[in-house]
Parts: sequence; C-alpha cells; structure tokens
Amino acid sequence: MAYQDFFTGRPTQEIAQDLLGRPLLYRSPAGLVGGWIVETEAYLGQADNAAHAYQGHRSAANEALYGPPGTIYIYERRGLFMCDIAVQDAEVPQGVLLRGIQPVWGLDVMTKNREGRPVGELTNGPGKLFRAFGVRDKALNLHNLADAPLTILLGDDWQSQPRQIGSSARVGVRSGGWHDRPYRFFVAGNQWVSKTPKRSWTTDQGWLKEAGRVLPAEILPGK
DNA sequence: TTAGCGATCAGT
DNA sequence: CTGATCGCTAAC
Repeated sequence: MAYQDFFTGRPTQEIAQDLLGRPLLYRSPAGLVGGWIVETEAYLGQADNAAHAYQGHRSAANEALYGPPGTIYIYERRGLFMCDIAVQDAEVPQGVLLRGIQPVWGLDVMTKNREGRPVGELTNGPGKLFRAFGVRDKALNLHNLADAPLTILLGDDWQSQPRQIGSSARVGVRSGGWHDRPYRFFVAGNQWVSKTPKRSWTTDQGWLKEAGRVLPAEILPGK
C-alpha cells in the first residue's frame, strides 16, 4: 500500500492504532536498527490543545506537520529528539507520535547508542527510542517515509498482531480541554510500552501473532 | 514516586 | 528574561 493512502482517508486515531505491530526501521550509519511499534499517540491539529499545530500554529520548527502524508516531523524536547509522522493531506497538520517499539533488529547498535542499558530500557519512550536509533539532530525532518532511511513497513505480512489494543490519555499532556482524551494507543501487556508496571507484562508481549523477523533485502530502507 | 536536568520557543 | 513543554534519570 502506498504511504499517501495509508496515512489519509480515515481518522488519525485509527491510523495510530493501525501502526501498532508494524516494523519501524532505520538504516543508521552504524547499521540497521528497528522493531515493532508498540505505542503511539494521535494529535489532531488545530482543534487539539495538546498538538504543536494548535490553533493553526505554524513555524519553521513544526512545518513538517503541514507536509504530505508520511512526512517525518522531528522535534527536540529537553535535548532529546522525538518523531511524529504527519498524517492526512498536506496542509492538514495532524500527526502520530511514535512512542515505543519492541526492539527486534540491530540490538547491538541500539544497546551501544543507549550506553549499555538493558534491552527493556532501550526503546520504551519517544526520546529513548530515537536515542537508541542514534538520532541526535533533525536531519530526518521534512523527509518522507516513502524515500527516507527511516521507514515503516506497511505490508500486512510484516505486521505483528496485537492481542488487545489499550488506550489512555496522552503522556505529558496535563492541561487543556483535550488532556483527558484517550488518544494514546498501545499493545496491552508489552513491556516496551512506556510507564507500564512489571506486573502487567505478559509472556507473549501482547502479541496474538508475531510477524517474521527475517527482512528481504529488497524491502530494506534506502533501496 | 518525585525532583533535577535541559534545549528550545512563545510570550511578557 | 520567564515559563512551559508530546522526557529521562537517579535518587529517595
């Protein structure tokens, strides 16, 4: 499926849920890294007081949100880099924040980028995730998943199936009319979902069915 | 569970 | 300059 079709034509909350279980891959200078997406958040643009494009706010920093579907939006918070994917048509500034993955590919590279931290702490948060990827600048900003070293595999064969999708209020949104809306989505029981207690982990990591881990060379990013 | 740290930008 | 922010870490 083409990126512009996947990232348009349905509510952003639905796109955010459909991304769960899909492989997020980055061909980094140090090697391929990636894993299955386990946590996302939807940001609904002008009307959403938690969104960077609230009330139509637009600047050089958040220009990517206004780009065509699949545009990568990198922003910095407290010295860490985080990533949204712009969804809906160009000029409609909605986005999906990638908050966590279950690490699958390039464990050694990610461990090194995270200074030897245990695998459970590698990618369970948006800042940690892109730190593990080795992203320390905004070089990927304004690129598109369709032709960037960062990509998401959209083929259904590559999507792991969550047993149950959980939802909650978005993390770090403390005020405003929409702070309580359940626009955070996650794979219930997966240990790489941020801020989940150990007792809620399940042995199957929340997957009804895991997709394959062997990636054919022709679908790797950058090809 | 909570306080420092910390970089950037919008608003005074 | 000040405050707030789509977090992380080490400490209690």
